[in-house]
Amino acid sequence: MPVRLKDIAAELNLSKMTISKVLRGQTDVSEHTKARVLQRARELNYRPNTTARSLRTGQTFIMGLIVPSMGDSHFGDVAQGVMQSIRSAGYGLVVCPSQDEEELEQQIDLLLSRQVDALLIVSLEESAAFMERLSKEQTTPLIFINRRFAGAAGSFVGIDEEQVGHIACKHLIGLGSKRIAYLRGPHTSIGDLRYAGFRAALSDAGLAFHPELVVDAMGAEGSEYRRGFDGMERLLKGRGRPDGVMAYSDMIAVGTMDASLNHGLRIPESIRFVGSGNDVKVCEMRIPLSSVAIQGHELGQKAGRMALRMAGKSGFKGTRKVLVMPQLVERGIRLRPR
Amino acid sequence: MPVRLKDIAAELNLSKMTISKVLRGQTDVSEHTKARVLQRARELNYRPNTTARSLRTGQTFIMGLIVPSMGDSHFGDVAQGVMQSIRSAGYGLVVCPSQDEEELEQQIDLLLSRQVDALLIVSLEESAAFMERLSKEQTTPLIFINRRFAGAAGSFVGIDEEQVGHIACKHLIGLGSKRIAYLRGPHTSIGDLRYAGFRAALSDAGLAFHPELVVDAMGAEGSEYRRGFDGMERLLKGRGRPDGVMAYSDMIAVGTMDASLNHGLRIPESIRFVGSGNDVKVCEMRIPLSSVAIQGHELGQKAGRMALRMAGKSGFKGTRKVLVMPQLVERGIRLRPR
DNA sequence: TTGAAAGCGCTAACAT
DNA sequence: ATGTTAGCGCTTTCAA
Repeated sequence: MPVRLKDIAAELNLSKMTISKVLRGQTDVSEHTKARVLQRARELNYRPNTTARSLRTGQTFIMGLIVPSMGDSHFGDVAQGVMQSIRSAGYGLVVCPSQDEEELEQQIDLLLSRQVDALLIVSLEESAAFMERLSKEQTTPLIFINRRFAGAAGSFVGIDEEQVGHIACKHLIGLGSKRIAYLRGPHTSIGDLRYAGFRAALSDAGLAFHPELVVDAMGAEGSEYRRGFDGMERLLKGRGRPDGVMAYSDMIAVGTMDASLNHGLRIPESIRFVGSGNDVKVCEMRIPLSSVAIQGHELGQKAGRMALRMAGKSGFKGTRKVLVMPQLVERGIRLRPR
Repeated sequence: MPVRLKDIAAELNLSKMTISKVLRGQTDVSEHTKARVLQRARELNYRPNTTARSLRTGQTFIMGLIVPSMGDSHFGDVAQGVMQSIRSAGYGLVVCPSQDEEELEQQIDLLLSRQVDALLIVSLEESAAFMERLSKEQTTPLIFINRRFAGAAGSFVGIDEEQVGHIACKHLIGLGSKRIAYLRGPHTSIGDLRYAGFRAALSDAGLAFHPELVVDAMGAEGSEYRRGFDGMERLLKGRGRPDGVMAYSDMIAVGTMDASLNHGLRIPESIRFVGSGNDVKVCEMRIPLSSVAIQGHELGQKAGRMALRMAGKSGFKGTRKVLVMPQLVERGIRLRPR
């Protein structure tokens, strides 16, 4: 049986009220009893029953975070970031996977049932009628990460995806590339935004856009590496080969680099590469790969801070939108590992 | 304000008891009222206050899982596995990162405070006085994953780490390798166990052990790839080069393969490789890499089932130890991607 | 400085 | 088939 306030009270011949006060740091208790209580509580290894406390106070000091899947390192970064910004305020975090959105509604119900003080949702898909209804009827603060739901009220923290494409492209242009290929991602809104950024960077620099240098690399078949490799081979067989390549993921970029080496190209003399995601393990393989970092950690931190503000009793009721800027991570380029 | 039992009761002129019964599926209610209640509850979007329910029943239907870090895909797999096995029993899962054990105690306190019905702990380090104390005083079922704590009572689910080394080595032997190198991992108990398995497999097959073919590859400096690459170069410069290489991680193995190709060796004709971890993205790069899979998902499932048994009211009070067998994933070997 | 009473929302165990 | 009473462990409020 866990130790309760009542138990400590009985042992020390005090009322449980006094114990409660001491343990929460109220000041209207004599130093003497305070010391006694603290010591006994420690000895007995008292842990307050948070369930009971929450029922009484209406605050659980738990925030809920729903991610599409566990074990994706990007979502892990987000979770870490959220934790980091809320823990010092005494909040805990419950992380639930939505199985790529399939179980999103159930998880939301679960977390709301558990009375979380704020709900953070990392979503891939756009809109959902469910969300709209939810955000109308619900008093629990809602924070959307990554994608906003059309028509849903709630705050939003996201990556400026267009910048991801823009920065990558600008980097290559800065290195002197003129014919830039894009191994582009899926036709989701994220994929499209990055693509738009790529196009914008080209036109900002007054460079021509070459449709034949855009390759889809997110089909379901084959590994990412292979899709990069195959896509690059196709590009190299065509006329007018690229002198710069950007890819939707780092592993795709590695594939394209290998294909280029296979064709006898020299990196970086005749062709340059940039990935996205900044997956360090992958970027630090045989040829160091520069990459545009999607800062999951910062995303999480910002979202966490927003959740705090909304959950606090400060009466802050508004919602806000914040975009996090992606960051280029440059890596030295050497021909072969030494 | 969220809807409460009392609200529905007032609206329908019933007692909250009746509402409670209907919503929990008790049978001693007339079909008529049952229908009325169900409908109104749905309309109002009633969500039971789990906090209150838990306080009353003493069960939270939440399990806690502590992992060293979020975003490591292995731990993600474990979490998925746990979820999968407990969700159908109505349990939810709270996942907390321990920042590589640094905040282990605080997270444990937090979760116990939250009255989780069972606590699963993925740990890297051995022993800890804290654990021993905990397991003695605590009534909450404890399940350790990966590493057991010396002297701690609680169930244990782990990988048979010795088999990881054994299987990898046996695989190479089966392919005809006689001089097998090991790019070994850190000098933790896991690293040592795998190493022991490697040695055992050699001696089972009557092959000589060559100490000069064992290389440390888990130092802190340089990427895993680089450590594999450099380690392999050293081996190839030495006399009596290996004809089979096993590595503590897949990325290390890729590094060793590259170094070998650089030296003009042919894979698999003159040398064969096997990794561990079965990181699919990495294994399916230019040269498909066979790897010993550490089945995080199965680990999680087993741990989840054990947690269910221990948390259930079945009165099961014992503890058990289970070892999960690692599994070799063979991949076809081609010289270069086509 | 200490404590008694009341109640958060729910349900187990009993009436009716 | 429906409702009453009591209480889970805690904290808010107010009194001693």
